[in-house]
Amino acid sequence: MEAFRHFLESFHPVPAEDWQLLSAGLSVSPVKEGAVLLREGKIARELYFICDGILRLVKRTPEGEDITMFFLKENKCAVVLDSFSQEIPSQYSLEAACDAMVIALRKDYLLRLYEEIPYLRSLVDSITQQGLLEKIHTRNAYMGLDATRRYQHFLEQEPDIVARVPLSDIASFLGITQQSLSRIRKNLHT
Amino acid sequence: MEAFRHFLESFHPVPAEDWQLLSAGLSVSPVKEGAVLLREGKIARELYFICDGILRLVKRTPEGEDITMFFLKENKCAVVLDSFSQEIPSQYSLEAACDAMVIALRKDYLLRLYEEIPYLRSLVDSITQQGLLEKIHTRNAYMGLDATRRYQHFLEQEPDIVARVPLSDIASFLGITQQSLSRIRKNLHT
DNA sequence: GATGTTTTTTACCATTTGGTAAATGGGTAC
DNA sequence: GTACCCATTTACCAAATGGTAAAAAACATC
Repeated sequence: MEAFRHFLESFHPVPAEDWQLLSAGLSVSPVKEGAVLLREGKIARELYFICDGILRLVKRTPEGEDITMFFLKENKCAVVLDSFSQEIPSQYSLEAACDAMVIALRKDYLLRLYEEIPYLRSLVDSITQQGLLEKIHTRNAYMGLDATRRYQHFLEQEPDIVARVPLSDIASFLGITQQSLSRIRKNLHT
Repeated sequence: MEAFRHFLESFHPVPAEDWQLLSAGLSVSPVKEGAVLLREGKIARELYFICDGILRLVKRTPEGEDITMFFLKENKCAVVLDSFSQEIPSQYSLEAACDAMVIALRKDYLLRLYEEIPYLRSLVDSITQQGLLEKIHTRNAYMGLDATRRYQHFLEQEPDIVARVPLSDIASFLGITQQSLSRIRKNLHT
């Protein structure tokens, strides 16, 4: 819970009384690897803060294959923004890529808080905008690279993710099969 | 100019007096294909509204190759958000993918307008947030597809762009060489 | 209309990647 | 420990893609 407060305060100071109000609406829960926080097609009614672990944003292809769109790590917020704000069905699932601990904040509670805490709306907007910018930069960084360089870049940027989540998740994030990723790893070790 | 006003009003009504204030700071200019509105490494000091034509957000690789990150069409705003808001060097260039007509709004003028028009800040935030969401959706839609399907999807989504910008720009957007794109087109016509 | 420039297509072959399937390895439950 | 399950690696071959270069087409200029 303290980590979440620090995260919020990196955007805007949160006095004790506001924090009391806010924290009363939070629920902390452990999630097992593979557990689904939001299922594709459902409407996102909660915003998450990741205390520990890694989540992944997943899209299922028509062929029934799961593609990892993004990884989300501890000390970041995770929310399927368009579903959450416009209340439309989510095009993605939000799953735990490894065992994790998350804080959930329900949208209805957040809306009530907006009435009481005037700066909260723009604080949340800043969080989501930063999240979107990070996603775009992440994706852009891989454009124009071949599979080997994409993996090398991922290794540099997210060495801990490589160690903590299944390789198949990483392969789908990099846009290759897990066999190709395995082969790339073998060649790099040479 | 009217198109820009309509665009703004799709987010929030803009009374005549506010529009007068705002439009006094706008400059409309034609841009030739290939012209650079913002060069990689510079700080974005203007926000653009595209009246006509197509811009592209470009990143130069270490090998000196230009990669198209996104296309931006008429009736959309174009701004390199992190450079514009944080005043840091842009990682991308903004160029005209074909002859175009754009409206420029300088940041210093916008900041002054924020003082006079209270809802303008959140209006601009909404515009940029929508822009980011569109970029992410665009990119996500191509994940997990092979080159042929990526091109087919692009054809469906943006038939006019295919007709109006050089194929090499589209190939770099799709993550393939222009030779591969040409071959894919040939196979599809069969 | 002829010339030169740029864009697009085509062809060739080397390399990379995908698909299928089997072997290996690591972990868990009993 | 043994059996089982799942993740990862490996192997094989087919298919897709990249690199280089040249030809064809489109476009602009004079």
